[in-house]
Amino acid sequence: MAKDRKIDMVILGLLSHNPLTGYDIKKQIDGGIRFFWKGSFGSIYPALASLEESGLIQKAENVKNESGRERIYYEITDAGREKLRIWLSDSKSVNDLKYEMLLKVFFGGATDNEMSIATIEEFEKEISRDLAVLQVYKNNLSHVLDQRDHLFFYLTVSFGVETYEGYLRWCQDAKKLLVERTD
Amino acid sequence: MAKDRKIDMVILGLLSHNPLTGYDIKKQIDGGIRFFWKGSFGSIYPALASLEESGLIQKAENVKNESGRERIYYEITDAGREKLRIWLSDSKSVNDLKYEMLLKVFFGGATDNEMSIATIEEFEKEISRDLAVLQVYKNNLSHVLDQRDHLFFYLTVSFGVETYEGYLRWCQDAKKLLVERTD
DNA sequence: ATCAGCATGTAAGGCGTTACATGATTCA
DNA sequence: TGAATCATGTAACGCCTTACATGCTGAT
Repeated sequence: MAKDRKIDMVILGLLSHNPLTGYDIKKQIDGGIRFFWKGSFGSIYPALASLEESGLIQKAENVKNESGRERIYYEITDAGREKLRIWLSDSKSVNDLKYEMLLKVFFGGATDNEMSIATIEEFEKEISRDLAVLQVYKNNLSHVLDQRDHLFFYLTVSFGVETYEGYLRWCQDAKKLLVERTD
Repeated sequence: MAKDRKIDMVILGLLSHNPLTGYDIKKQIDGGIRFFWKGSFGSIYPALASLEESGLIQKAENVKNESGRERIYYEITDAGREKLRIWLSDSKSVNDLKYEMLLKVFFGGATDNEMSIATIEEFEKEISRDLAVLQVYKNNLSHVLDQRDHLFFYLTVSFGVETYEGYLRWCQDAKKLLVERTD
């Protein structure tokens, strides 16, 4: 039995709502999920193949393909739902965070403060952009919280907003400190 | 020329202060850095070998080894310092964040709300513990900010405090919402 | 007609983890 | 004496990214 790679769980989770193609899955990962998880085609397609082999998903023949394009829909099986439930019922999670930005700040002593400030400002710019997106999501979702699916999306988006706002506050403070202490 | 793996930069950054052994480096990574970066022996020792081969670091023969133990000290070379400076002067950073916790929350629709609450509480517990550590660091460092090295450590620790406090606020809100909407 | 985007997939390689192997030393 | 920790390293393996390969379709 294949170990539960996280990408498998992402796919099972997405398919637990409705059948999707590999391409759809990629789009969804690049959409609202990208703030806390990533995945490339090079991991998605092999994962689909191995999940099918394990009987956790299967090709959905009955989904009609409107476009003239080749589209291979997959749907979750009962075994797949069970697997998903088991994973969800384990409250322990492994969060793997790597901030190259903080690494650069940490080693900032090896150069001028302006370098660190530039690094922070670059981060700040990116976060501001993404925060705007998150706030639009959050606002839209806040009106439809009674639909259970939206609730969970709302929670993850709120997480993003909360932490991104914290990032921006830190950027301000950090820049101030660095400017004060530049000779 | 070896590409700049991040672990290489961590090692160069740490060695830019003073000579260290592989074991020392591991300890430092597991110390104040662990909140935003990780690294195992299995990556550190090979990285040391390849950095030495590239001439970015070298064995420090002159460092006297007080203990009876085998300790191989490495020191950074001029080429290594240059490499570090080049990396630091590029203000673009890649931050790679993977929150399994949020993945579970996102797919919470597939089980009862209690599962999601348990997942959040587990996260909350871990974050609370780590936040306490960070606050001790921050408090200690705040008294010695005039020493330049401490300033950069202080900044990364402050980042941790800011985001961890945001995490905890979110945990409260999220749990409340989930309880309200449990049938 | 051409180009962007849709859509599936493979191949090579990098990076990193876990587990293992080995042995010395300090401390109780 | 035995356990914990210091200390270095290797091996196997897993996972993922990047780049490549292929071909179709819809819009301009």
